[in-house]
Amino acid sequence: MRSYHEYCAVAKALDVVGERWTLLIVRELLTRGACRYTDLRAGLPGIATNLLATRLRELEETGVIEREEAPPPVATTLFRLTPRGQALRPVLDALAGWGVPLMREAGDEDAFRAQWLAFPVRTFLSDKSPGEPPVTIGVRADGEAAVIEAGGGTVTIRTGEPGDPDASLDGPPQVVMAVLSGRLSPEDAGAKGLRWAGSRAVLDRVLPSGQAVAMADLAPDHGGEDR
Amino acid sequence: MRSYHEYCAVAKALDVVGERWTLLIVRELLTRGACRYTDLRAGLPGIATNLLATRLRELEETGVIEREEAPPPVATTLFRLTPRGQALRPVLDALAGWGVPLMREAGDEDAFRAQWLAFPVRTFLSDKSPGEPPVTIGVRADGEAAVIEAGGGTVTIRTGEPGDPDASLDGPPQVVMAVLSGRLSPEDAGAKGLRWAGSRAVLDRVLPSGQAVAMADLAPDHGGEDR
DNA sequence: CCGGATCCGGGTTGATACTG
DNA sequence: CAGTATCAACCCGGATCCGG
Repeated sequence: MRSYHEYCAVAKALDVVGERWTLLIVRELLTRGACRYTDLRAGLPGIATNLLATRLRELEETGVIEREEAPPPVATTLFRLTPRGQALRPVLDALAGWGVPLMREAGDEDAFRAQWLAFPVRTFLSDKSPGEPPVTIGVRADGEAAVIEAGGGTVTIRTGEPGDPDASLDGPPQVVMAVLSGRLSPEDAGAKGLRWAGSRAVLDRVLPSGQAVAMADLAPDHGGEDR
Repeated sequence: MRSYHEYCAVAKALDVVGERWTLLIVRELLTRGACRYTDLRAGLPGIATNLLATRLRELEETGVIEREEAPPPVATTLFRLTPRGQALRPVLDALAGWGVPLMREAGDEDAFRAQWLAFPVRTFLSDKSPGEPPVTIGVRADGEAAVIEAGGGTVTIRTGEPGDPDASLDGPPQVVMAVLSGRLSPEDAGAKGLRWAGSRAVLDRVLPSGQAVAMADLAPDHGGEDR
């Protein structure tokens, strides 16, 4: 493991989690919980398998993750974050917040996984009607499915198919992102490929206000053609 | 510039600032303000000069920094963060917070620069007597000098020699860090090489309480021999 | 001195194949 | 399923050189 050899808190942190792929492995374990080797590979398209093995070994040595050998019925290895690893959440949150403005451009060959919506959802969505009964919103993009659950003042997201959602969104990842971040209303997004169904009130309950989208002026410069 | 090709906020952020040295360049510009090429090299011991040039060009292209050609009297190039680059501060803060527990071990050949104290100071120090007149504390470690200024409820740090400080700390970087983070009292640090002078009350005004040092249980495991 | 550019050796990464 | 083995390509670090 290469080190910067600097007595600096930032450099010391980057010595441990600054190498390529490392923070994305942490992202997967934060958003999906304990994972098998194969699950991690699926969530990290493009990673070489030997590199994943090397990173997992390093992360184990530095106390960020631990591996658990599941007993015979399942007979598989699970990787999970230690408390020290979970303490990286603020780092991922900050990076995701800074990265959101970069998601306006698509990148033709960008892969997409439903669990990657977790950070934007944490940042942008809130339950504005904590008193009312909980609701679920199905989200679908690029064949990936997730369920947003709002109730009691909190909003969570998990991957998978919704049972019987109160509302649903379906469209290209960038358009779904634009709606979840409040940059586009569901109506305006219709022209860009979004299909939505169910209760509009349920969407209003969790989506950002639409107006107060901060950070816009800190975004990299754009023509603003899709406003 | 290599990309992960993932439509994920974290991955997009790391596409821009995830390469080696990049976030440390941002650290230098955040803690020292606009810098010359040579200043940056001094604050990034070990960086290859071609790599610094490459990173600066990439950061300029991505809108994180901008270069300013100073007019003839100085006739030099200054690199400074754009607002978009300054928006990386929460990322650096989070990384520094996570990295502080790693600073208990020294690393024999670790370089040290006074400006690297800035993040721990922001995290740990506070002005507990906002009403009283401002005070200054001189800090010296490894030949590097900095001045902590507390007053009006805020604590700042800058590099350089103090004029006539109300208190001063001098010792090995790890011991100074232990005192600034509240892990050691100035008295206990004496046995480890700290020399301090001036008003103890001034130190108490800004140093952490000594007891409530959080994060200790999230630190990588240690014998705890220096408690 | 300042702000790089160029060259080279070695280490890291990425793609593929293979294995218990 | 959970990796290891191999190898080419690329990136990084160190040294040197060079135009203002």
